[in-house]
Amino acid sequence: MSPFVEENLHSLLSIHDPRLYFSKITQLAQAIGFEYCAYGARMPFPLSAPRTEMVNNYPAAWQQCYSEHQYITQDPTVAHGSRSMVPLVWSDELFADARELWEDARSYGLRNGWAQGCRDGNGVVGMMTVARSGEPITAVELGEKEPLLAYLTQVTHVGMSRFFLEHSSYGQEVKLTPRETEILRWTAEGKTSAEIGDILNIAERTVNFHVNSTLAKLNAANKTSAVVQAALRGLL
DNA sequence: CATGATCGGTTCTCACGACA
DNA sequence: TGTCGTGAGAACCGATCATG
Repeated sequence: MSPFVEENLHSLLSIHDPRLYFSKITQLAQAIGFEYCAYGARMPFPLSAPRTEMVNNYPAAWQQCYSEHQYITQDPTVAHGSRSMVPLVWSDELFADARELWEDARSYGLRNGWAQGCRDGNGVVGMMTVARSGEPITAVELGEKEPLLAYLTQVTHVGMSRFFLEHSSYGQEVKLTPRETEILRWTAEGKTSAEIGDILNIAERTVNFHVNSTLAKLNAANKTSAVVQAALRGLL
């Protein structure tokens, strides 16, 4: 672990205020040459309309512009970050289908940037972006700083998603009994209650009882929802 | 006493096939 | 194409028993 990482890891994890936490992240980003940084997270629930949270230190005018134009729906870095963990450097080619967004960003001083997606066992998908108005990011610089940027992404994701989850019902810990977990696993495999009863050598009613118990714990409307939620929470 | 496991009866929902 | 009947599966309510 580099001195950079070692010096900041413990101090970051002890911070319990989201604003202060992100402020520290921006300081770290600036220390490695990026004046701007942004972090966005998409919560796994509700599946029909996943909640998105964003924090950044971009110019206020650019934040307003981005929001007004709903650029998030066409931002190629967001699309990339939601499906890939591969680092991405901003380029003309990247924004070929979002020229207006690209030109607006540059006009607000966001000229060179680097983004990386990340995800965790809770099903939260995050994306970290660092950017600057100055010189382009060279291959040499990227090679030198990539480990630090990857670390910064992970630390930001762990810390900030924790704050986001604190204020949602999804963030509340759910504990399933071993029997409940076992039955949900078979349910996820498409087995009916009767089939699971045969497999586990218990009555179908008993299987249903445990399924109902998981519905209550997961606040799920039905068995299908319970299985999906349990899977996304990493309980299976 | 709290928790987990087991079981029974009943009702509801929904997919599917038959039929006009 | 729309309606209706049927059956499988799901959901709900209740209870007892074992264990730490």
